[in-house]
Amino acid sequence: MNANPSSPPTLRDVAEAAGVHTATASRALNPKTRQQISAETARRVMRAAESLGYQPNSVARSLKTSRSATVGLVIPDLTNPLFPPIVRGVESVLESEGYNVWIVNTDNDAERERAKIESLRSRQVEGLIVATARLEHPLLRQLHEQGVTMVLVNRQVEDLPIPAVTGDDATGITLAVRHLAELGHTSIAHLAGPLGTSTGRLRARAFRHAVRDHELRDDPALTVECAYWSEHDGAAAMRSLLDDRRDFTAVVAGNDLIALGCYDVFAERGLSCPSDISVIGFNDMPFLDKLRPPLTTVAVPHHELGAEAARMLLDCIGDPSRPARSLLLPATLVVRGSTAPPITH
Amino acid sequence: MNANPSSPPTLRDVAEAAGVHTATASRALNPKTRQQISAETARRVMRAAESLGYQPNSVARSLKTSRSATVGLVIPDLTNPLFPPIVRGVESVLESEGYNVWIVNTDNDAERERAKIESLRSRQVEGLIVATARLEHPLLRQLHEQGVTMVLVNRQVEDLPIPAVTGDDATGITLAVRHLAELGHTSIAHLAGPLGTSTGRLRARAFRHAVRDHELRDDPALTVECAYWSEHDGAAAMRSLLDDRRDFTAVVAGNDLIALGCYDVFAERGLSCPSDISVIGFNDMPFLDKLRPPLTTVAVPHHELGAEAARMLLDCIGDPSRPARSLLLPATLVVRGSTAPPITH
DNA sequence: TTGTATGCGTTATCAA
DNA sequence: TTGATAACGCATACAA
Repeated sequence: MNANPSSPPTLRDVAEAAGVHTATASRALNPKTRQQISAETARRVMRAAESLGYQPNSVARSLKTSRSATVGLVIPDLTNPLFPPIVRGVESVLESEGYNVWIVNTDNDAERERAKIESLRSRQVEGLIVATARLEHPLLRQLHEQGVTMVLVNRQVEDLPIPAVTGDDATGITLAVRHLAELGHTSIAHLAGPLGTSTGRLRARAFRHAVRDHELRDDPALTVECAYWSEHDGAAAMRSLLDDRRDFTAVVAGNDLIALGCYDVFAERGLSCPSDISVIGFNDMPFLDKLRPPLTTVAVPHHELGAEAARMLLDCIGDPSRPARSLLLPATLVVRGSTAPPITH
Repeated sequence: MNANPSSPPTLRDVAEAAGVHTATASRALNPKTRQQISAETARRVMRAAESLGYQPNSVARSLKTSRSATVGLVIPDLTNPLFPPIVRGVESVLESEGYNVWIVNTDNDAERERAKIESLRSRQVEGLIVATARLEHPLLRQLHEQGVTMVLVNRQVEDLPIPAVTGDDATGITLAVRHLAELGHTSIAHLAGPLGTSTGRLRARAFRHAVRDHELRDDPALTVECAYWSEHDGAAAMRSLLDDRRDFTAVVAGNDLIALGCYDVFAERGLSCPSDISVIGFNDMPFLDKLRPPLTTVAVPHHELGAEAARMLLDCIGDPSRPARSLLLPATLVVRGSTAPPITH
């Protein structure tokens, strides 16, 4: 039956088995063109395909149609617990629309990022969801100018009309500061994420505003920038803050990992949280409720972030001339055990 | 210059710009065939490619060569912290060899898995790394019979000569039980993972052996199976064990998530760990050192697992007739605060 | 060393 | 409704 039983059957094998031309077989197998075919022929072709175990070759199809039913998802590092829920959110929407998702890690390295995106494009991905935006991001500008369909998730860039889906960081930070203020803290530090990222900058700015709104101590030295969003850099920032002998009774960390770095330093120096210092994280990554103490944090709906970014990308693919819109998803404060009123001496 | 400036340049555009035939351009651009070309021509072609910003179309290349420089990575769920390090390990090896990695999540659903793998195969992936093996796994058997190149990671199947890279679970469990025995525990429970998985079965069996080797209480009712490797099912198993009023002073959990489930139940019932009950997890997922109490666990080198699986897959791609070998990577016990001598009444 | 011709598997255009 | 033909972009056997 099959001309070459060792390799998978092609459309041609199906057509031969059904006694029709490949073009007819193609039309019979594609739901969108099946109507052009007599029901009887369609049935015969489908039966033949079935019995041969025919699977369309997506590579050939992509080449012909220059579509791939694939989108690229560009993230810094999958081992950061922030990203897996975003990935699953993206997939949950795209899969139901028949799209596949191709994930690449860039480690926030510009050259790797360029190479990975190039590789995605050479595979004809129909759009990009990007979670790696730095504020200054020439590659994104270039892609945008080339008309690449893309959506940012969890990040924004300035001065570039690219649609973005992010958590409402400003409100999240405001909730955190308000919570501390209500507990009675007046001198609050901020361990900021990298200020070269939209997120780091945004949160730092929101922190500053919130501090002023609540008429708390407004000291620039109480904000320390972390080089990366990591436990290690969070610890380093905390140490420098303590070594500076600035007195403060609470810390708003740029994210949960930075907050975990604070925990490390507390252990090193025999400080107690929350009695000596209160800490608030950001993101509500998994298992924070099981820490010692359980970490108060700002929850961002990451799965939803991914899902909405995917929906937005589908809209853009459907209508490329669609103007860029940004979507802000609400953040909420999750109060746990790492925050308490300050001890008054 | 470019016939159609709105679409990316093709090899043909490069050839025209360099004043050569496409075949020549193809040879000049491919390092493996460049030697057949005069240095001068090669230079001219490469310059033309450069100036046009030419990127080879991988889809066309795949169709022609039926190679894709891509392998598929099949995992249950990226949000399980076990898998991201494996993914990165796989990538670290494959990328340096010029391969790309396609990740798919199956949620351990047989139908999704079938569909995803089908989609990978239709994209001409050159091999599969599979982390989802159940003991009874007809799909794997079928793929194997079809000659699909694949390697299992973190899982094994019985009776099927498929290469596998796994942690040394048996030794890991033995270390855990020995540690508890040395602390003085004589009645130890096991919250097993799903016994339909190779991992769940293997660990449960190793537990049984270790208990006997140390002449501890050997009571089948002290082993409870969890339906999934989850916190939720770990908690359920722990509750049923407590409700049974079996007396035991320590628990070896099938993995860390199951151990976390125990923590939840301890909180519910006012039990204290480790003074009332000691707990050991498995995997050493991130941040366990920050739990209350820090979780004693068995560390498995997940990044290495991924890296070795990738190396093995490359070997298999290079030599398809290569006999299946299995690799066992050493597990180590990480003692933290969740284990202590039993309280004697 | 270079050019010619062909085909990978599919879909789209045109004609019958 | 179906068939013939061409083309997507590239790589390779063969010829020159």
